[in-house]
Amino acid sequence: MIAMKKITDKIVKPSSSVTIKEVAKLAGVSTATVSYVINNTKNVAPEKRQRVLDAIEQSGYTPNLVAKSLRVKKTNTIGVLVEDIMGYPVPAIINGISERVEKSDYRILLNDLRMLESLFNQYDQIMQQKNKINEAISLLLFGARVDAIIYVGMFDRNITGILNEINKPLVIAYSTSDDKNFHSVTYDNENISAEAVRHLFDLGHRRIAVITGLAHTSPARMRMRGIQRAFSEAGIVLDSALVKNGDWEYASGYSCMIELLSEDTLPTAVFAMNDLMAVGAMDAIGNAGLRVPEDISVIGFDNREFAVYLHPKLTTIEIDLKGIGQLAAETALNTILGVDKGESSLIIPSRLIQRKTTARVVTAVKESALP
Amino acid sequence: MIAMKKITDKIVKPSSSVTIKEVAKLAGVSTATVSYVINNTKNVAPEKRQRVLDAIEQSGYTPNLVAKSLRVKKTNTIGVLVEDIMGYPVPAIINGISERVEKSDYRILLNDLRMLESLFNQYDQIMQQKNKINEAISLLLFGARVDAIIYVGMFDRNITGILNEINKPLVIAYSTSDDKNFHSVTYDNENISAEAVRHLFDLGHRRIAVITGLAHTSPARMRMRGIQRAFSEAGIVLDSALVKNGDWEYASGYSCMIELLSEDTLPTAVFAMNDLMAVGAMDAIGNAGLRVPEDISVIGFDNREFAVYLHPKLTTIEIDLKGIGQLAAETALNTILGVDKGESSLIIPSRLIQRKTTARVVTAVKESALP
DNA sequence: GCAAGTGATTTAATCGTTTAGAAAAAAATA
DNA sequence: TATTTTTTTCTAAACGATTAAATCACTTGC
Repeated sequence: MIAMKKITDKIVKPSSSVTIKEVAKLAGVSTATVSYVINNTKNVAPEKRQRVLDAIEQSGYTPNLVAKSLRVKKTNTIGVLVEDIMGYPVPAIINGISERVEKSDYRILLNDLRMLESLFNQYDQIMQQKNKINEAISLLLFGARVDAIIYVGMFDRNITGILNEINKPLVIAYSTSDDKNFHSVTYDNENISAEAVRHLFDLGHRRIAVITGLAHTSPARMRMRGIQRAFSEAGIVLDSALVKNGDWEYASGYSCMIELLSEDTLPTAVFAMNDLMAVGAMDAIGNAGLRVPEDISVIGFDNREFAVYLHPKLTTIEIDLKGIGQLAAETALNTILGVDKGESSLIIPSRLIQRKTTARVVTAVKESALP
Repeated sequence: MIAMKKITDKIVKPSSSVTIKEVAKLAGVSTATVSYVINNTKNVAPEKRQRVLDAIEQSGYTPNLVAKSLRVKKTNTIGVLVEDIMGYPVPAIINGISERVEKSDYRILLNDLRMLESLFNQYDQIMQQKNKINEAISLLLFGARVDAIIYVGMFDRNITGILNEINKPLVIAYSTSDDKNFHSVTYDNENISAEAVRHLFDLGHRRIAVITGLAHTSPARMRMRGIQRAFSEAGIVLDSALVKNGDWEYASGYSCMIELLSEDTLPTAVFAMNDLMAVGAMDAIGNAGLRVPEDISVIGFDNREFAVYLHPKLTTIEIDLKGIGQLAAETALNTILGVDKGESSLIIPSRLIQRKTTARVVTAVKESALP
C-alpha cells in the first residue's frame, strides 16, 4: 500500500489558515520581522531573512490581503463600474484596463451596476431610509473600500450626483459628462465624425444622409455636431430631410434607409452613427435593388468585428477602446499615487478605416458647380 | 456672500472614515448594539434601533466590508478567473455570472490571468523560491481570500494542477477537463455536433466536409467525436479526405475551403467548427463562383452576433452562454453554503439555429441508393 | 418580597496584518 | 574598557468590524 501513497504529498497545499504568527514562531523571530522581509520594508540580517523565507516556504504561508488592507487602509483594488458587461464597448475597455493594471500591484473589482440589488438585501435596514441608488453605489464603493473607481459606460443614467460626491479618484472612461468635475478619457467623437464626412466630400458626395443614434444621447449629439461642422466648414448645406433618427439598432438602420429611399432625390452616401445601423442600411439598399457603393456609399462607426465580414467590407471608424482602458487605468493609478492631481480630460484619437463601402460618386451633380 | 453658500451642504458625504464606534457614541449605545441593528442579528429595543438608524443616517456611515471580512473570515466575493476578458465566450458568461450573483450578497473579483505579473512585483521575495504560475494563482486566490472561484476558459493552460490544490469551492465554466475533480458546467458539445450533422443528413447531404478547430484542443476533439458518432449511427462513412484542420480563425476557414474545392468531387456541405471559419469558408465558396447554399451548404458554431448579418444568414449552433454563467454562479453559491457538496458536471443544452446557409441537396447522389 | 428566569445591552476578545516606539545588539568612538 | 551611535529586533497598539460571555434590567412565580 505504501506504493500508492499519493504523489501529491510533496506539494505544499496553501492551507489558507497559516498566519504570519506561525511563520514567526517557525522561524524563531517576531511577526514584525516576518512582515519586514515580506514587504522588504526594513533591513533584516541575512541569516534571519533566510530562516523566514524557509519558514514561509515550508508552511505554505500566503499573506492575507484582507487583513493587510484593513491595517493600511488601502485595498489595492480599483473598482470598475459598468452598466452592462456584455454591451459593445465594455469588454474591450476592460481589457485595456486590465492590461494596464496587471503591471501594477492592483486588482480589479468588477461591478455590474445591476449588482446593486444585492446590497439592498444585505443592508435593508439602512437602505430603507436612503435615497436608494446613490447610497447603494456609495455603499458598494465605500464598503469595499476600493482605492479608485473607473466608470465605463454611457453616462445616461442619473448617477452624476453620487459620482460627484465620491471623494476618491474617479475616472470616466469612454463617455464624458457635461460637467467636467472628474478625470475622463474619451475619444474624439466630434472630430472623427467631421473627418468621416470630409472623406465623403472628397469622393464627391454632396447629398449625404445621416442615420443618427438615439437623438438625446451624448454620443449622438457630439457626432452630429462634428457632421454639421464639416458641412459648414465646407460651405455645403446639410439637407435636414436627409437626417433620420435611429436608435443604434440594426432595425432602425434598415427602416431609416427605407425612408430615405422613398425621397424624390436619393442621397449618394449615408453616414450611419454605428455599424449596426450601417448594416441595416446596407441591407435596405440591397433589397431595393441598389448597390453599395456604386449607387450609394455607406460609412459606419465602431469598426465592430463583423465589419470586415460584410460584402462589401464596411468603411467605418475605429475607436481605440483598449487604449481608452489603458489610459483610464493609468490615470486612476496616477491619481492614487498623487502624481496626477485635479481633473483632466484626455482624448484618444480615432481613425477612419477606408474599406469598400465608400466610393467616388459617379452620376451625381457636377463638382464644379458647387462651392 | 451668504447667498453663495454651496447648495450641496445638505448632502451627506460619506466621508468613509466614520466607523461603527462613532455611530455608537452618537446613538448612545455600544458598538455591539449598532452591529446588531445593521445585521439584524439580535433583538434590540425599538427606540434604540431608531436612534441607531438615525445616527447612521446623520453620520453617513458605511460599513467597512474589509473589516467585516477579516472578522468573519468570509469575503462574500467570488473570484472569476478568465484567460482573456475580450475573448469570445467570456463576456457573455461573465454576464450570466453577474446576473446570478447580483441576487445574492456577493461580489465579483475579476482576474484576468495576465494579471499575475502584478503579484510577482509585490511579493518577489517569496516568489523567487516558488513554482511561479501555480503559486501566483494561489497567492491571488488565497491572498484575496475569495469564497469561491469560477474559472472561465479553455482550460488549455497547464493550471489543472493548482486548481486541484485549491481547497475552496471551484467551478469550471464553459470547458471541462478530463479529470473531473471539480464542479463544471458546460454545454453538450458532442451531442449538438451530432445533431448538426444529422440536420445535414436530413437534407440529403452525404459528402460532408469538416473544418476543425485546433485539433488538439478539447472542444475540437469533442465536436469531432459527435460528428463521428452521427456518421456511424447513420451508417455513413466519413471521408477523411474531407476533414481539414483549421485553427478557429477566419483565414484558416478560407484556406481549408480552398483545399476542399480543389478535390475531385466537391462536398455538398461543410461543417465549420466555429462561425469565424464558417465565414471564411463561405467567402472561399463565393470567390470560387459557387453559391451558398445552392451548391454547398454551410453550418457554423457559436451563433456569433454577425451570423445574422451575413448573406445568406448563417445556420449555426447557439450555446447558452449566459445560462452557463448563471448556473456556474448558482453552483458556486450553493457550494459555499454547503448545500451542494461534492463534484458535479452540469450540461446546458445548446440548440441548432436553422437559417439560410443550409438547404436540401439537389444534384447529389440518390438518397434511395444509400443505407 | 425575593429568587429565578428572561431578554436586552455591554464588555472585551478576536480576525491577521503593519508599524511606531522600546529594547537589544552590534559597531564605532573615545 | 566604557560610552555613544547605529542597526536590528521585538513589543504591543492599532485597523473596524463581530460575537461569546458577562452584566444589567425587567418580569414572573411562589
